[in-house]
This record gives sequence, C-alpha cells and structure tokens, in this order.
Amino acid sequence: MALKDTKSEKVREKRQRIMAAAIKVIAQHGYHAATMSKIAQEADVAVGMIYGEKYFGKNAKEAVLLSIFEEKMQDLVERSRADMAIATDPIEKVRKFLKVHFDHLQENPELAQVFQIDLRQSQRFFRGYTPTELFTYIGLLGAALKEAKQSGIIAPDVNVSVLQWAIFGAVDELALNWVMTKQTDNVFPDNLNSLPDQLVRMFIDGVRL
Amino acid sequence: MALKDTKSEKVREKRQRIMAAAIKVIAQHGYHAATMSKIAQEADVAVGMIYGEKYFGKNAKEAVLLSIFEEKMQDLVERSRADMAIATDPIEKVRKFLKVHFDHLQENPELAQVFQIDLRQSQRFFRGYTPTELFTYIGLLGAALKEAKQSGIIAPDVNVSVLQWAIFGAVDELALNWVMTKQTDNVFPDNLNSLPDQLVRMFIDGVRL
DNA sequence: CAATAAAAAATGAATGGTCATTCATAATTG
DNA sequence: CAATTATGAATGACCATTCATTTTTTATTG
Repeated sequence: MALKDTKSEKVREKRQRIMAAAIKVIAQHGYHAATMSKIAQEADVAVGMIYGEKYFGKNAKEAVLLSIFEEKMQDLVERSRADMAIATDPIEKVRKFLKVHFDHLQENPELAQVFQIDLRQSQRFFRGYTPTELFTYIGLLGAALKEAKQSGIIAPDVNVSVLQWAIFGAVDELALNWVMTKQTDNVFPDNLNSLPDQLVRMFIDGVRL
Repeated sequence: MALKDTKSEKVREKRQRIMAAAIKVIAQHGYHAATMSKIAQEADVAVGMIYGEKYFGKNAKEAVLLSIFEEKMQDLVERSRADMAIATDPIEKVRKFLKVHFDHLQENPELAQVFQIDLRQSQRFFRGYTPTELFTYIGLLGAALKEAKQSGIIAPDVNVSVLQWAIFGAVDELALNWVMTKQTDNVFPDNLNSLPDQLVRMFIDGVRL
C-alpha cells in the first residue's frame, strides 16, 4: 500500500541517516568514544528513536555497526560482481576484484577507517556472528580462482580455499596499513592504485626471477 | 644485591602469573567479559595488587593485554631469528619464518585466540600505540626478502615493503580462520603444517602453470 | 636470637563514573 | 481524537579502579 510504502521510505531514509552519522562519528572518535547521543545528534534524530523496533531495537549500538558492515558489503559485492563480469579471463577477474576493493577504500576513507579498525572492536563481530556478506564477497574471489584452475591457468594442485583467504588477508592488511598511516609517510606514496597489479604479480606469477 | 634481586624475582613471577591467567580467562570469555576479578582469582592474587606500581599500575586491564602482546612477540622474534639464522638461502629463511609462526600458534591455542581476536578489541592497540615488537617481527621477514632481492632470487622491481605486508596479512588471515573454525570443519583439515610451503609457493613461485 | 617496631606489600569490599538504554510525555499522523 | 511515532532527561547496570585495613617483610636493638 501507499501508506506502508511511504512509511517504509521514511524509515529507510532515517536508518540511512543514522548509519551515515555513525560512520562519521565512529571514524572520528573511535567506536567506544562514539556515544549514541553523538550519533543521534549528527543524524538529527532523538537517541531513543534509534532503539525503536522500526530502527535498530535492542543492542542498537552494535546493531548499527553490524548493519553498516552488512549494507556496505552488499554494495561492494554488487559492484565487484558487475566489474568482474566484464572480464572473461579469470585472472583479469581477480585483478578487477582487487581494483574495486582498493578504489572503494579510497573513495570512502571514513568507511575504510570503520571497517579496518572499529568493526573489530565490536563484541559480536568475532564471537557469535557470521559475516555472511563477507563470505559472499570472498566467494567472488574464490570463484574466479576456481575458474582459473579449471581453465588450466593456475596449477591443479593449488588449494583455492587457502589461496582466496591468503589474497584477502594480504588485501586487508595493506588496507589497514593504508588507513593507519594516511597521515604519516609509508609504503604507499600516493594511493593504492598500483596494488592490484602488484598483488596479481605476487600471487599469480610469483616474484621469483 | 641479593635482596633487590629476590624482590624482583617475586614480582616478575607474579607478573607472569597474572599474564598467564589473563591469557586463559580472556581466551575463554573474551576481553570484555574477562573481568579483572576473574583474572586475579585465576592468578591467585588480589585484584588490587594488579594495580600496584610494581605491577600494571593505571589502566591495568589494557596494560596487561599489551604486555602479553609485547612479551610474547619478543619470544617469537627470538625464536624466528634463531631458526632463520640456520638457513642460508633467503627463501628458506622465509619458509622458516612461516613455519615458526604457525608452529607457535598451534603450540599456544589460547594465546592464538587472544592475539587474533581479543587484542584487536583493545582501545589502544589501534589508536595511539605503536606495536614496536610487531614491526621488529615483520622486519625479519622483510630482511630475508630484501636479501633474496639483492641475491637476484626475486625480481628487482618487486616492492619488498608491500610484499612483506602482503605475506604477513595472508599469514594473519589464515591464522584468524584457524582460530575461528577450530571447532567446525574448514579449510584446515588437521593442522597448519602445510601452510608454509603453500604460501612460499604462492608468493615466491606463483600459482600460474 | 628474640622481640619489637617500622616499612612494604597484599587484600578485596566499597566506590564512582560512564554511557547504553528506557519510558513517560509530547508531537505528529490519519 | 486515537494511534502511531518521536523525544531526551532520567535511570541503572556494570565493573575497573581505589584505598583503608591487614599481613608480611625487613630493620633495629638489647
């Protein structure tokens, strides 16, 4: 109905505002210092509303953080899927995956901070929570690698599961380094743009002369 | 003097007891649920003592966690140095580094849990704390890679800084997977013993046929 | 070597500060 | 004018931390 839909629209829009505000406040102050009041203020809603059944209910603080994760991972999955689909060569798909990942970080520095640092301070994230969207995301990488294996591009004795997690780990650690040293000098002169090629080179071709 | 040394001995021994108790309690209940009282009880000391100047002083809870990290990383650095020194071939040094790392995890499952999961829930770990020992540790890997580059074993255009962090990231992610799925079935049928060879293969030789 | 006193170390019940969360009240919607 | 939704001051639970008291160690003395 028009009624329910209109309401849902409003609710959706406010949920978005709350999440956007949370990203901003958490990125700035860190998860623990980011009080629900600050988030509410930034989102221009009352604190209590965030706890409403229509919004984040019980354990709202954690729920907001995990909702950000799920929502943004869904976006990333969609974008990666679309970009990977353009390539036909499996290795190019892997390269695209990496490119989308690092582009996404650079385009959303506050989100990057939240993902690399603050998400891990959540109680639930590691204990009793299954990051379904993350598994879907890494599955995209795994599918491309599997395809490469089946096409005979990569060796048949390579364990694709291990490889997909190894690549993701490398990506995630480089992302963390980037977030933590954006102010200081470091491994990344200007940006992350060269990393996809470097990683494909390392993992697929190897660094041996 | 014998006097001061005896005292220091006692203090050192109790600090150790506290840290060991903390590892046990934190691994079991998680960082937040691990109360100082539980840790004190497990260590068989009074809570207040942990806050004494001789022990962990102000912010003792965080101090205990970071002390565990520093102490154990020092052990790991020593062990890696020793084992890597045996090898002459730089690539074998890398393999040894990986072997020591995964062996260490398997030998200390509770510590592994604390390192992979709980350490990251600490406020300070990511904000305003420099993990010197971690940098030293990763520097060992970097040194071996640099040596490999200078000996012409790996290509001269490879960025060793990126490579060392990529390898560490892969290692750390696989460690996390192992810790999180020890109860369930997963990528690691029995143990982590095959990972050093798999990773050397991936990073150094590449997986391409 | 006791005996005693002073200093140091250990103890754990009580405290206090911090927000996440609640809910009585107000505003808005239909 | 119900019913629904929003508000934000007040609440209360939690647990790291403190510190008055007790116990142990060390120093002093006859």
